Amino acid sequence: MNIAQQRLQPSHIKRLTALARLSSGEIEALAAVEAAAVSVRARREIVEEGVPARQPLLLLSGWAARVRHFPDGRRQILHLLVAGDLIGLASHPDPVEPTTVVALTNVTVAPGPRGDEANPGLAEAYRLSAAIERIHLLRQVARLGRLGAYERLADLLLHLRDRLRLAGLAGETSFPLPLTQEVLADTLGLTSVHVNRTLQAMRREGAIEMHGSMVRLIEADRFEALVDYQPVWRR
Amino acid sequence: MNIAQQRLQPSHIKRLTALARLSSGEIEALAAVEAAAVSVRARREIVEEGVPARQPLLLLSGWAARVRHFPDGRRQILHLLVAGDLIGLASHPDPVEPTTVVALTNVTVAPGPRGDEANPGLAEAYRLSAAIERIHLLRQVARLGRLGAYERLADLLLHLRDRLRLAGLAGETSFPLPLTQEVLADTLGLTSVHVNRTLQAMRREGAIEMHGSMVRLIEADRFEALVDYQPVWRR
DNA sequence: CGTTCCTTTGAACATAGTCAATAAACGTGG
DNA sequence: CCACGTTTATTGACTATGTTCAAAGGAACG
Repeated sequence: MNIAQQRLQPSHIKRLTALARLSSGEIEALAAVEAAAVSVRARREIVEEGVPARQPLLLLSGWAARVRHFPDGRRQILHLLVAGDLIGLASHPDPVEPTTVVALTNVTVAPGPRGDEANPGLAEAYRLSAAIERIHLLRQVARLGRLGAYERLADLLLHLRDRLRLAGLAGETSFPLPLTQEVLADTLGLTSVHVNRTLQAMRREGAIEMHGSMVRLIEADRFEALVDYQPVWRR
Repeated sequence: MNIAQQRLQPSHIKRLTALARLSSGEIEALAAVEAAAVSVRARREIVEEGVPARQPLLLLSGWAARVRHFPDGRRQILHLLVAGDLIGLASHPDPVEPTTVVALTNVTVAPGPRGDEANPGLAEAYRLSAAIERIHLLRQVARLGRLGAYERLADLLLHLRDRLRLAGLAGETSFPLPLTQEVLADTLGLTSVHVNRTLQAMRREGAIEMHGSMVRLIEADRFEALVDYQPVWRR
């Protein structure tokens, strides 16, 4: 497979094949999923509280977030979801899932093929995907609990770079970040005003560049040292 | 079974039988586990980074925590573990688990019986336990991201009350909390000084009482309203 | 082209952190 | 069971990081 084909490969296939060895049948099944793709507009809910969801849902394109709303209007983004990610792994026997998932940009989703005995590779990829999401949650806790604003942003950018890379969506140093500063703020437990100022500081120092919705991580190494960054997914 | 027996039932049996219907064989297997119990002293590590752990590990007594250390000495407690909890569910096919678990008090642990085809009830209980832990992580993210110090403490106390109750370790309004203020601080993303002042405020208002390592949640209802509390486990 | 959403800016404010010192509680060995 | 050494809790003064409120530009979009 040449580079052009690699680039054209859908994010979810790229990501799941990176997680586990899939049979050609399984890859075909993943490709076929796009026929059942559904579009969701930005700000609309993709999954609400009590949906048992027997099959995993694949985020084919766009950005989404698992969200918690407080009665007084405060909002916390619990977990960001990027193209290729699984939404709600249906590994729970009971619908014990009280969080909604909202589209942050326009999005396409589709039910994923079952990961059963017939698709052992997919089952493995789903398990790994769930394990990785758990690690991302743990990282998010450490980020919110013990990092300052600048560090939180740096750490988040590093993680997003690697996650997008896994789905074939990030270049060497640049990647798309079509999120408003308010979304970043709700993810990082900050206000949008403070996110704005922190981003400005990073740009002023030449640590990052932003053009449109693309970010360029210029001083990634410094960021990694700053937050003691350790990649979540290896090989 | 009378009340006295219920009280004497080990925490892990109490908790797992509350999560799923277990056969008498499965309950016996859980009881037999104590023969293989291992003690770990406070501050010692129970699980380190790369342990594949093929069997689930049961926390039989005491308190533990999943922890992240930063190079400069900062520490974040990612998740508190109480008696009856499972440590590291081994549902991950690959040892993708870069966090250590440390004993906060003296602790006893034991490998749990496998949850395979022979023990479907246990398998179910383990799955539910993992799902519940995931929800606790999500709650922890919201807590750290969007609640103030007073709210964080209130929310944590409510959650601990319910978790201990599930393991048969909490009374109507009181429960043991053998944690130092520094541990609470590392859990809540605060300093121990600030935790101290916040606890004092709660006591001054008559919202809580503390005697030794017991806490009495007097104004639980107010706390629940304050943080929009929603129980994790129902029925 | 007007409307809406998003970013940017400034000034005043609030919450939580830091540093340091003292008191109280706890665990341990004798 | 008691004395001692070590944690842990408490307090005060000062600082810092991040928030609030408000307003003005810009950019995106129908």
